[in-house]
Amino acid sequence: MPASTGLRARVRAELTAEIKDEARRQLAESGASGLSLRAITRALGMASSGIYRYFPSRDDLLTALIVDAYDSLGTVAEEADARCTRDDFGSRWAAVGRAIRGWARSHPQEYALVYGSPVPGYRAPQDTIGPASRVTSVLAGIVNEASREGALRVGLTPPGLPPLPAHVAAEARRLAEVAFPGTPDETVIRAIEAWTQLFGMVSFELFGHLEGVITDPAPIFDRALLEMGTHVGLPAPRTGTPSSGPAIPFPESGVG
Amino acid sequence: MPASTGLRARVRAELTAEIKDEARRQLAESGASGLSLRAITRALGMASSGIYRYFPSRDDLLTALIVDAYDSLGTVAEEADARCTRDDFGSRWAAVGRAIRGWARSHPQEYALVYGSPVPGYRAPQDTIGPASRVTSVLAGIVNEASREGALRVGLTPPGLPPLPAHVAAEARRLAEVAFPGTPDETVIRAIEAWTQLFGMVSFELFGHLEGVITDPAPIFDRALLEMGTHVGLPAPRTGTPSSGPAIPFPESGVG
DNA sequence: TGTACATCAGTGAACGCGCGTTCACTGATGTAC
DNA sequence: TGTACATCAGTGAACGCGCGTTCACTGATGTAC
Repeated sequence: MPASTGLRARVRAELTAEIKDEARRQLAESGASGLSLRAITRALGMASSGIYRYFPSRDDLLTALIVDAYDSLGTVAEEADARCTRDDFGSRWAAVGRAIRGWARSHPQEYALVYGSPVPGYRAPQDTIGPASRVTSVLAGIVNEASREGALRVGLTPPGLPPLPAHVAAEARRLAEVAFPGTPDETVIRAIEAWTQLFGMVSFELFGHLEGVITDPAPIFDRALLEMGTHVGLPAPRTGTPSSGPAIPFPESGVG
Repeated sequence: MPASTGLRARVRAELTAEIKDEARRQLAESGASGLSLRAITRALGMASSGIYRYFPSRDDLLTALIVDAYDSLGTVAEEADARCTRDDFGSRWAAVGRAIRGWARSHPQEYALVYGSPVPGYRAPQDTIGPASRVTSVLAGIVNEASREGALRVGLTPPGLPPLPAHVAAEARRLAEVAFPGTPDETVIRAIEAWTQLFGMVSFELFGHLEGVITDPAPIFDRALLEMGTHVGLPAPRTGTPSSGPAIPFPESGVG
């Protein structure tokens, strides 16, 4: 009887996955606000009411897609990091950055879903917070470990820069407590800057703002990663510059 | 007779403006893909078919809103720049950056419309290219003028950075020809980086990714602007750091 | 200044479509004795 | 192993709603003589 229960559960899990796959397919065509339960059931050959056995409402399906997207990106980032030599912090930073861009390019709809305009009328529930922070944790972890092992170049460059204003230093200290234990204020702020720049570049590329400006974003992105990492204080990648081509493969296919 | 023609034209221009205003109002609630011509006419108390005397289709209305948004942002950026002392390049960069953020915060729907996820099924016509480039031109102009007047610190900082790889340098030279005449390759690349970071931070703030991470984004943003400007090679702002409070007022009201 | 005509703004009904969600239902699959 | 019952998946009809766009039309505003 556990076998038969398991069977029912397995079939249920399969259809749930199929529904989400079809939903992702339609996300690409119609976007989040155009996501239609009826269209999904139509494509799957089932009655439109049947989907309610799997997702209690449209918003719940959206939430599942968002959680999946964050988890998928988080996994890719963690795996890219894990493939690097632990104390080669520059390479780890570059590898994770490229993994993020690679994931975004191969999952443009899901990237837009979580990093694009908020879906109007949809409020993300608590469930999304954990998965959302995975990617951020990987990036922060690299900086933290470099800091803990004394591999971080500290101090402001160029030397002419004024010290952090009081408000900024306070924010840095607050952040250090929750996410960057023992990391200097300047580094914390620069990590935040690098974090936003990384996603800023990816968003600009995916949302079409580099069109007509940059012909091939990949080398520019790699160079930016190197400069960001250096700006934060990480050592240069040990094995060549990250612009020398993808030593670590990441999915770039599936982009039309 | 030109007076009466002028009257008809004026009334027409007024209703056109009212339609766009109402459309912007609904953009905030339902987003671009939820924009409904019927809802607009309903709010304006006219027949649903009447709107076709003003916009031949929904996409044309969307295009008008996009063009307006780019123009509005472009104007704000140009004005912020114009208010600065010409050769105080650091201040100009900071002022324009803050103007962009201020506009984004007071026009979140329009910001999302142009810098958020692409509207599915909508292809931007040529008309949007000109208005879209205004903001970019302001930013590039600051770097260019600084370069022309020899105010730019050139050379890579920190000194340990490797030179630009061939692909990147080639892209920089191409860009220099169209937008950065006479500006060194390294500077061009860093200007691109700063450009994407600026919008990256604004997008993260507006799209909710700083929630629970940063309590008050304003001082962090100001600091980032200073570091970006320095990274590009611009001199520090002459009159105090930009984090000392908004010397140049920009609209921050109207944000719920 | 006055009349005849052309242009244009705005109406209301209709076409053909899609949507999320509910509900009472039929069967099949699983459970307990 | 066999029967009686409970659970669950999936159906099909319906509710009540909204949408973009077209079309023939009525009047008002503008133009030409």
